[in-house]
Amino acid sequence: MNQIENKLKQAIQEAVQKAFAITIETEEINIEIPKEKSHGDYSTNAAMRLTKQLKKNPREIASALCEALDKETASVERIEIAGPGFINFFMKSDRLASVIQTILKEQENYGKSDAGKGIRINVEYVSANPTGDLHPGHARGAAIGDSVTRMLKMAGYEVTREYYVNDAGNQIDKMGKSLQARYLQLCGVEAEVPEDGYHGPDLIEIAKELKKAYGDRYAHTSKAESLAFFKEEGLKAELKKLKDDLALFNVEFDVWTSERSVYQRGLVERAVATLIQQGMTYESEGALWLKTTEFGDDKDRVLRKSDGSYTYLTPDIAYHLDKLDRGYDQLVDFFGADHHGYIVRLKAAIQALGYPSDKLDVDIIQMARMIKDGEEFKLSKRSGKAVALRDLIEEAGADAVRYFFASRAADTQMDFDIDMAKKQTNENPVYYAQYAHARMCSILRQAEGISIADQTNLIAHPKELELCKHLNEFAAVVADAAKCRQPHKMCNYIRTLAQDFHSFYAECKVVDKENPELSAQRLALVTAAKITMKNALNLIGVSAPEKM
RNA sequence: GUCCUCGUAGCUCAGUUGGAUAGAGCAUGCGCCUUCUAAGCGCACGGUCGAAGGUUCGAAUCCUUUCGAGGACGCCA
Repeated sequence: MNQIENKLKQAIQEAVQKAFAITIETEEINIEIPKEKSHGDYSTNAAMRLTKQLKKNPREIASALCEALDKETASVERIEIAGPGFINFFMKSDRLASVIQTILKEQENYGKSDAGKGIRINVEYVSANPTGDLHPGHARGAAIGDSVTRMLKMAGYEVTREYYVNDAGNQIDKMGKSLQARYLQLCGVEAEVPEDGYHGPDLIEIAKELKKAYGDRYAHTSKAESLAFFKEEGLKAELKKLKDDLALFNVEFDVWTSERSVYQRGLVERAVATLIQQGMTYESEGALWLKTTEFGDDKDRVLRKSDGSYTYLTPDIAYHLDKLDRGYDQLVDFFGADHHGYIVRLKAAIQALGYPSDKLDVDIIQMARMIKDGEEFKLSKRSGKAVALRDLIEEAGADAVRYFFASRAADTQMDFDIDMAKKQTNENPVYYAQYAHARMCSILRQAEGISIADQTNLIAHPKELELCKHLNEFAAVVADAAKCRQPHKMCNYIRTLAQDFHSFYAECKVVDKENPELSAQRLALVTAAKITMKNALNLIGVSAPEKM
């Protein structure tokens, strides 16, 4: 992955063996890049971690390790012991710069690793009901979920991106009735959207389209008769809108699974039969219950209501069983915070089916508060007042919105300042990174005709080496961010990469006729940085403009 | 009432899973464009990590208590 750090770890491992005749795993060795530059290019706390095992003080251990360490194969120029027992490594500069040629060779593949090799993973995200516009909470889930799948792929996982369409429950009835009311209103017929229906403006638009296509044909049939029509048309229109909006947001899925199809394929009956067979259910008060309390839930849950229909949970269990049957090693769901109480239930069901609970990981996407004019902008289903994803994209741009959501950890409650997101200024950090990329491209345009060096022996300026070190980290950051499912780590990487580049730019002149050799080598560095920046931005679904 | 997720600089957030003097961005102040994009660079200011105990060489991080914010607790989805 990161050759330099791997070599260091190996060297430390060997040194431990040589000095103390004990074996430690390379995974146990922690290498980090110190914040303080005087603490070296890399450092390790390995000596401190060995104190308990060896019963010696950390500095003593550290000096023994330094003695035993093979500096040559690890490309270490100099070693220092500092603080309570840190070992600080100062690397040979040509070793740091060697990453440039690697990047130039790998191009858009730079950053790939085999961290997730052979692991089949299914990631479900957004899965918003097809009954209305996507709101900022969905946008956050979409940005994070999509970025995570991109990173997982880069880290070598075999990934399926999946959307579960809830097209079978009561909410579709409500949506159909609401749409019907909007349609009738347009036809001049007295009608009202049900109190518990959907009051958003999107249904008015859909009703207008239907009026255009069908005239007032459905105003004269009985309500009950035409309801099916409105349900189907509404569903079709909402689903199309959903897909269009997500496409605008640069978010795609491999598989769309509808709740109806789960019923139609007999998966619900099969899942229920399996649960009954496993002895995980009982009948009471005319309903069928699942013993979720056996797996930590605070009460048992109804699978089949006394009227014979199923609760929301049951097809969802069947759906998850179907995913497991498809042979994934790992299932991941991203849920909105308002569904977090549901996790225990679902995981209990997984166990009731005979699978280990950790087959399914559920990550919570916290709600985002919308701030407008310095005040919270309340969303209301009743009034249909909401900020739609589409509006956000229109006002701020998909790049800015995606970056904003991806740059904060999913589990924190956050504020989304609409006015700030609209501003195309440096208050929005996505421009900082994109500007760095545009600058790199500009330099390369300036240098047209000058060939890019395949040597890096002149790369020795501190700013150059900082940049190289950062480029070196990329694949490891991708793998880590993918594993933790935390795209904000990628955003941090992007920001610091931009920072290192801007800082380099300010001090190092790249295109310089007086100094053609250095120029050619710096061009190689800039090209490598450009490739890495583009790859990194792509992982969070943000474009890398060549001009700004 | 029970449970979940949080609480870090004026604001928005990081903090590599227990490590060096807790970091960024924005905002504020001061420098820097005859030089490859100033959407930039450099410097400064800014903190009782909500509070109190505990665990140990060492705590923003782990444990207990407590205060505050948001959410979940349906034969709704």
